[in-house]
Amino acid sequence: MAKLTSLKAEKRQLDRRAADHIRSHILDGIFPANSRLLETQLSDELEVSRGTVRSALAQLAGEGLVKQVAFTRWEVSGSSSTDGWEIYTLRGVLEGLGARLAAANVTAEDAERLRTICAEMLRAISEGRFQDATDIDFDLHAAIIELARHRRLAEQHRMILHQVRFHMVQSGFLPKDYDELISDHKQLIEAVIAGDADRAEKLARSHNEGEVRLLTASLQQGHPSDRIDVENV
Amino acid sequence: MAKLTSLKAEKRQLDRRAADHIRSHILDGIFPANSRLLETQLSDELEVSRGTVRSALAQLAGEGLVKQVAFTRWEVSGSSSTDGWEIYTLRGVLEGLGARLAAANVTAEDAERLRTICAEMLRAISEGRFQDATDIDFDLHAAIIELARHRRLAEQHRMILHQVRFHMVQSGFLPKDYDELISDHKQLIEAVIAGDADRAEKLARSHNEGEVRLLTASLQQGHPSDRIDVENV
DNA sequence: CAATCACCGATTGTCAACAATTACGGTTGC
DNA sequence: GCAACCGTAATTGTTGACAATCGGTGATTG
Repeated sequence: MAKLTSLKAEKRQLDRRAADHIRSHILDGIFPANSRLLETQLSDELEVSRGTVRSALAQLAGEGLVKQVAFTRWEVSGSSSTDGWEIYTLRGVLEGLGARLAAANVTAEDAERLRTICAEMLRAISEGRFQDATDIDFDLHAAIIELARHRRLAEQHRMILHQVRFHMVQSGFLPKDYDELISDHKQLIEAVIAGDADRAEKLARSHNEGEVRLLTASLQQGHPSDRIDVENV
Repeated sequence: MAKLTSLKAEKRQLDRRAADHIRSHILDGIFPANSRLLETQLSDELEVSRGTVRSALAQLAGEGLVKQVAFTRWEVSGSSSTDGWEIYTLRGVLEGLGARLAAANVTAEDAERLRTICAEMLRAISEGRFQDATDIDFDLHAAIIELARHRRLAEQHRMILHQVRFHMVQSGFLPKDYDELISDHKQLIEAVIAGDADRAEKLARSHNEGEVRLLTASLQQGHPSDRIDVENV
């Protein structure tokens, strides 16, 4: 297991910061899917008490990144085709709602902002900085959700994006056609900017449909990606 | 504050049971919106340690029924028009997805089951047992979601239903037209049973639209229902 | 008299010890 | 040889004590 940096600077609550650290390790693939997490080990490495680690793990369990087996173990969530299918179908309707509401609220500055982010993404791709491009992709979707001015939706969306990222890392997913990716996003934000709620929702939902179809197919073949059982030594 | 019954029977984890008790008190209106919750008071009344209560409250915060103000206080969530609008719009898309997927999975036994629940609801209404009818209403929606076979969706839906219930209690909401309510549900489950995914989704989404419209109007009038500030003595 | 500041009680945040439960390996009996 | 049983080590669950923080109260000062 990789070394975690201690957390005693800052002023936020320790358990939140512990959760942030563990979460980023999960999202970076340092703690792989299905790997076991030991409270004592985490508390040693983060230099906080076990209770604090427990609280952090409970948060992450609520976010769907970690599973608890009572009296027995904590482990990083799985990343099977079923999980992927669940994640992308949920993402579809959440972003659909977000796009619909965003279209109803959008202002001129918002429009500018969205176009800027999209341009940044385009530049990142054209310069071959694909990791940056992916980050900006997430930022763009989060920015649209923000326009919806819907706290609960934003919270759900934040969590589902974490899960999307996790699933991408675990499954080694990479976009295959960056031109199409850009075109998708351009269409989406233009629909939002134009205030066309129906079209914005439809585009947001169809944005994930490629993955959903892929994963559905993978499920029907009985793809055995549930069997992964990495141990975390 | 009402007396809570102690929890030392059963075998589930204490924090889960504590969360269940506090949750049901919130949903029953015993802890009203925006009322303060004291860790020591809860731990005394539930006869568990403060740490356990903290864990329970953290869970409920994750479910959106409770808010935490760091280093200062826990309080029951608010129940403003904005909250209601958020809850019902989210519910709409979640149940939309659920109905769509349910329509794709439904079997003959499922159909029977749905019709049975619907009939029970009808009977409850005709016998004037309106509280039971509301419970069965929730059961029916949960049953449809179950058919979607989507763990994450089911979890989100469970939480949003709690929030719906909470909002109904706090706002004193009562269905105004039971005939329409029954008709809505009949149409919905028949669409699901017929496997008509598009129609099922559409009906599930429109099922909440009445409330959404009401709450949107209430918002635009600047209805001051955010101002509620009950104290919990 | 109003504004500011230092104190104090109340409440939440963190910790380390103790209890309960589980999983595993060895032993025993058949 | 195999299955059931039991003891033990490892791990999670729970608790009470201690630390940090906040909000209000009253004294102080301009």
